[in-house]
Amino acid sequence: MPRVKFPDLPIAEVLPEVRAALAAHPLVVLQAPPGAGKSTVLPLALLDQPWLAGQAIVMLQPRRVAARAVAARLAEGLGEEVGGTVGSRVRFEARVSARTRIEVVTEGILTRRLQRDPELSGVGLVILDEFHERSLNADLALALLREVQGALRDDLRVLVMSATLDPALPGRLDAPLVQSAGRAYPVDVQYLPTDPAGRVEDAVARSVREALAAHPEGDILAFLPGVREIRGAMSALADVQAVVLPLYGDLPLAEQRRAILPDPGGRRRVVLATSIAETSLTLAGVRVVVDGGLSRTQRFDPGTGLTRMVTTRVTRDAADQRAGRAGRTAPGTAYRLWSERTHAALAAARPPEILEADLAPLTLELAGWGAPDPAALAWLDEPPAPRVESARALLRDLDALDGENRITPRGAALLELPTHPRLAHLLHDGVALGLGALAADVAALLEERDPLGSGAGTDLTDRVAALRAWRRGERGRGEAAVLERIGRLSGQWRRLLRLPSDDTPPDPFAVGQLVALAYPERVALGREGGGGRFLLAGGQGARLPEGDPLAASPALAVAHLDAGSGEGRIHLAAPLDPALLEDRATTRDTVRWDARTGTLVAQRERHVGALVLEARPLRDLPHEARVKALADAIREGGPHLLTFSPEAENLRARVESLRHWRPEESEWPDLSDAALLDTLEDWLGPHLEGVRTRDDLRRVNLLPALGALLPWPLPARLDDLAPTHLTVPSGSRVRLGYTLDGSPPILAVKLQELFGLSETPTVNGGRTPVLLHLLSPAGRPVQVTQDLRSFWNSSYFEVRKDLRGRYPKHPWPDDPWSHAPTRHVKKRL
DNA sequence: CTCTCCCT
Repeated sequence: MPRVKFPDLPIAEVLPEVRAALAAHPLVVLQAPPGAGKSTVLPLALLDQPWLAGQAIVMLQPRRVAARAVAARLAEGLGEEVGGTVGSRVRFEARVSARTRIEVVTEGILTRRLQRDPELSGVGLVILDEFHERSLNADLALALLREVQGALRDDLRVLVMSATLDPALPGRLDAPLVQSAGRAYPVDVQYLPTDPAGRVEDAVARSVREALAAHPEGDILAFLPGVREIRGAMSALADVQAVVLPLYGDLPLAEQRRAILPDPGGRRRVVLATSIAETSLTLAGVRVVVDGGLSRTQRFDPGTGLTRMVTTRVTRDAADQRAGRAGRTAPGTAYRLWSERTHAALAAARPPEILEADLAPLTLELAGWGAPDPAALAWLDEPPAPRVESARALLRDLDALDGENRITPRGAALLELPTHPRLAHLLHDGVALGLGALAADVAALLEERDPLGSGAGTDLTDRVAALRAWRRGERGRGEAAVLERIGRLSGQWRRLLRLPSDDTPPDPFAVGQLVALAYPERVALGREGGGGRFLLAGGQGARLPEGDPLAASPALAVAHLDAGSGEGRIHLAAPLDPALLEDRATTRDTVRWDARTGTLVAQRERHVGALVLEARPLRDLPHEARVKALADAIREGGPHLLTFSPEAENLRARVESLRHWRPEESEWPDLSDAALLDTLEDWLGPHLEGVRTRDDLRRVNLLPALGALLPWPLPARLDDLAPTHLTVPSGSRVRLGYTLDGSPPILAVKLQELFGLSETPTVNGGRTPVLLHLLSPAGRPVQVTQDLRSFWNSSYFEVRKDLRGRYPKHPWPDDPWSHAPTRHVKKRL
């Protein structure tokens, strides 16, 4: 092996420490800022280590461009070409040989390799680079590697490399930490708060103008959330003395290159970029960064399986990345268009991808690994259970998992295809249907950027036609660089699956059929009234752009849509043969409550998910089905669908009061709102015979239904402990007011009726004094008390002073505790 | 009134 020469890089200083740590520990964390040389030099310096025992090093990179570039730099350090001692491997592209000792791979490659060879034979060290990004695949790789270390390979080493320090990481991994200095020029960070109500593109354009004036040389890089804002800022900067260039992912390759390289004429440049310029692309010659402070990200809703775009504040680590871009070649300046106070309130970092992403690929990988339950592995952050559950539902739909969420033979076949399980399913079944060549084209198109762009309608068939025209060598529609990438990918699928090529115009229904394989829950039927509005089998509504020709199609297979707010927006779809929906349909009897008309609807339906193709009314519906539908309606629409009479409400309150007062007596049934809603079927069900409409439901007498929950001898005991009425000294039977929360029952009575009574009456077997609401002769409350004796002794006399004049016909004796009680005025006495 | 970025 050639001798390695180490340039004067910061990483050289910590090299002995890294070597020692790896000799002693199977897992080591290395923190080194950009420019330290950790990716491009360090692996070479570990090749001769005794613990490696001549085995290979595998280094993970999160992006393909990075994997290729890092491999090139490492090979250069040895004076070799890639494919010798240093190789690289990304999907469909291996540059390795028998001599290769360092393999730089993208993250998914390692997962594939582990699935085929869990012992990772011939590999002594795995390096996870850019681990601070916490990509889903890096988290998965780490979890799998730790399991391999524990169960199969105690000699395997793992080196986790991170540009930023998560101080908790070494502890959580039980791994030693080595820290290195970085190499970067100082960046002067300045905060320039702007009006948060204003448009970010205007604020950025203003700052760019000021920066051009304040800094006589160097290029300016500005960060904006998306294409729309970039266009806005470009038109606001049309007159500046500099070349203004956009930079975003969907930009044609040639234009991306123009934004990355220095101006050939040596003019100053202003590059307006999305977050793509944070890490993925590096620009030469930037001295000033203007950060608008926003970024646009996708939010996945596991409930619907749909995503939508949201614009949010940058995180602090992203803002640091952006600022750092000003100090690559010389000292620089970064302007942040927010205040230092706002900065302190920003989130430190984006949540790890595993907490937010679609987990279908990960869930299938784990099932293939023999871990149907992800919780069995040691994660830094465990994949959230609800997302795992929705991923499982999709994978079962694709027949990739069985009822116990174990991988099926078919799931194992899908895992062999290096793509998302949805597209693997499309390819797998497309081949079986004899549509292999088309499946390869459709799968490639669905995975890559749209070659036509959003102005070109949403029909995927047009994209297939454009791709095939391009392959025939015609100059047709579509961006050549994107078509070339798609064409290459489609060719790779054809080679892998040994499929013929097909350049004839595509059959639109065949395209739709293939899309429906990948997105079974997104087959859609046009809604009544048309207008491009569709209902998806998954139950959501979605709409085509205004005037889209696909609106004429009665059924669609939708590939890409975003959840929008309320109604989704369809970006890419194909017409679907209604006969295919018919084939897929199953029959079900449904009984449901129509909240609009307030009636039970019972019908036999032919349906695909939420799409009802045909419905016939159903005559004799089974009692249980009716009860269930009514119970659901009450739970959904609220208890006001029922009528609790005062007697029924009082019964509930008495029982609930006893449950509060006598928690040790478990025989009292739970009559709280929540419990009654939970058990509607049991207690209300038997009383729903013949109930069909809202009025029927309102007329149901709930008192006997609730009474049935009190078996003998509880009714008698209830009357004893929580009587409905008490007889007061005057002889009146006065109703007691109980409450569900068990406060003392209220006894509202004119105070003259209590003359002669010295103690407060009680319920609950003498344990609970009632709450007396003492009333004036006119029935107005004059005192609330639970202590009648002290009322007679003191407050009574003040009350008497106030009221005697107003009610002269009523008795106001000096000795209320011994006076005769009365309901009447004095004369009647 | 338009969709950030990335991977097998």
